[in-house]
Amino acid sequence: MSHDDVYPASLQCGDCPIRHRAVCARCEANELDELESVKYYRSFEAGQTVIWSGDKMDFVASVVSGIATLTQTLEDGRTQMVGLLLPSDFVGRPGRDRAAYNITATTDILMCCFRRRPFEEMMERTPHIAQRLLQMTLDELDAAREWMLLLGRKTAREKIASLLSIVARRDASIRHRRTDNRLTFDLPLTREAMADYLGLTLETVSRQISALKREGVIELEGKRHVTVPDMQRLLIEAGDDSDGGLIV
Amino acid sequence: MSHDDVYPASLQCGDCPIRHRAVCARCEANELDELESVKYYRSFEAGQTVIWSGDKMDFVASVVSGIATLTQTLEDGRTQMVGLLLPSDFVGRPGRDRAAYNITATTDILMCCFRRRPFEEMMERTPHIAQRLLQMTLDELDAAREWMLLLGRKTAREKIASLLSIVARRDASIRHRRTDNRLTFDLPLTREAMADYLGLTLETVSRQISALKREGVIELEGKRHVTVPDMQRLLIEAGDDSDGGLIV
DNA sequence: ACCAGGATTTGACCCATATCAAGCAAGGCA
DNA sequence: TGCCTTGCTTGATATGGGTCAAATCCTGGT
Repeated sequence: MSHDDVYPASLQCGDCPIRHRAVCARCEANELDELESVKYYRSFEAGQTVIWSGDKMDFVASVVSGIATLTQTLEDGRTQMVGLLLPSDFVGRPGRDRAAYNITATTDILMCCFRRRPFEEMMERTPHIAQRLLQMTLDELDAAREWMLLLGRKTAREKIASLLSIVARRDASIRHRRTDNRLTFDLPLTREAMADYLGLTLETVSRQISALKREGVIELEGKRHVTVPDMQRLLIEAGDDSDGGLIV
Repeated sequence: MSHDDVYPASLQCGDCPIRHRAVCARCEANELDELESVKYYRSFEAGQTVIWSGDKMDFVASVVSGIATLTQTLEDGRTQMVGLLLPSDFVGRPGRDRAAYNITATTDILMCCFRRRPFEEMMERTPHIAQRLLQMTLDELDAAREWMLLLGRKTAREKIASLLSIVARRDASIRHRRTDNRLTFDLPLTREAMADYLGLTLETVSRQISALKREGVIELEGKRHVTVPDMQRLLIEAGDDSDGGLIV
C-alpha cells in the first residue's frame, strides 16, 4: 500500500494530531521537518467564522478535527455552500493572499496552520508537495462538479437523498459501524446548512426528510440521528448511477 | 512580465500553434523539449464527442483553438455542463486513467495532446509543471465554486445575465473591440448549451434573453451576436457584487 | 431561389419549490 | 418549575420555471 493510499488527503505528519491514521515513512522526511517551525494550531468553536471572504489569509491549513464549511453569498444574503472541510482536508491557496470564501466552523474545530510564504517556498523546492496538493485539488474539483450536477439538475428529493448518501458513505468509511447493509450515523449539519448545501430552503429540506422517513427510506431518531435500512434504495432515490458506491 | 503573466493557462510552447501568444523563454527549456516526442494533435468537428465519461483516457491535452464543454449526465438524460474548455485550457488528470466527464466539441477544435504516462513522469521530475497545473486547477476550482453559487441561488434572469457578462468579459479581454463602454461579441453556445450550463431549460433561456433585449439591457443581431450597451447595468442584473469586473 | 431540418421563439398551462406563518420540542437558565 | 431561545416541522398559498405544443426563423444543400 502506497503512502497515498494511507494518507489520501493529508500533508500532516510528525507530532501533528492527525497522525492517528498511521505512521508514514515520508513523514520522517526532512522537507516536512522544515515546516515545523512555521506550524501552529488554531481552534474555533462551533458557529465561529474562521475567515471572511476577501480577508487577508496568510496561512494554509489542514483540518485536524471537526467540520467547517466554505460558503459564498450574494449581497442580499442568499448563501450557497461551496465546500465542506472534513478532518484532513486542506484549505488555502498557495499564491493567493485573500480568502475566496467564508470559512465557518459548524462544530468545534482544530486546524493545523502553516504560514503561507514559507509553505510556498518549500513547495517550490519539493516536488511531491505540489503533486500531493494537485491530486487533492483535482479531487475537490471532481467533487465540485458532481455537486454542480446536483444543484443544476436534481429535484429536492434527489438532493436530500444524495446528501444523505454522501454523509453515510463518508461516515461508514471511517468507523465501521454497520450491521449487514444498515448504516447509521449523525448528521453533522443543521437543516439550514443542508439547505445552503443543496440550494434549497430549510423548509423544503425538512419536508423532504419527513417524506423519506414516512416512506421508510430512512429512519430518524431525534433530529440528527439517521439510519439507512437499505443503502441501495437510498442511492436510487438519489438518482445516481447505481455504481458500486455502496461497497464502502 | 513573468512567464505566468504571458501564459496564464498554457503549457504549450515550441511549434505548438498556440505560440502566437508570445515567445517565451521557458519554452526553450529542455524539460518541455522532452515532451515533443509524446506530443500529437487531434482535431474534432463541432458536435463531435471527444471522449465519454468513464472511457479510458491515456492522454492529457490543451485546447489550441475552438471550444469544448465538459458535461455530466444523469441516467434519464438530464445533463449539466460542469466546465468550459477555451483555447489554452488544460484537460486531463495526471494519475487517473478514466475520463470523469463527457467532453464535446461545440465548435471545431484542435487539441494538443501528450501521452499520459510520459507526461506524468516528467511532472514528477520538474516541479514547475506540477505547480503550474496546481495554479490552473485552483483557478478552475474557484470558477466551479462561483458557478455553484449561480446554480444554487440565482434566478433565471440572473443566471443569463451572469453568463452574458462572463462571455463578454472573456471576449473583451482577448480582442479589444470596445467603444466606450459598449461591448459586442458572439455567443459561442446554442440556447441548449446555455441551458445546460445554467441548469435551466432552453425555453427559459430564450424567454429571459428576449426579456433582457426587450428591456434594453442587451441588443441582439440575429441569434448569436450580442451587444451590451451598459456593462454596469448587466452586472447589476447578474446580481454580482459590483466589483471592478467591468474594467476588463 | 427553394426546400428541409434544425434552432429559436412564443404561448398556455402546470407543478415543484419558495414564501409566509404558526406551532412544537428540547435544552439552558433564572 | 416555567420561560426563552433555537432549531425544526407543518400548513396554506404564491410563483418561477418546467412542460408540451405550435409557429417562425436560419442555414446549408440542391
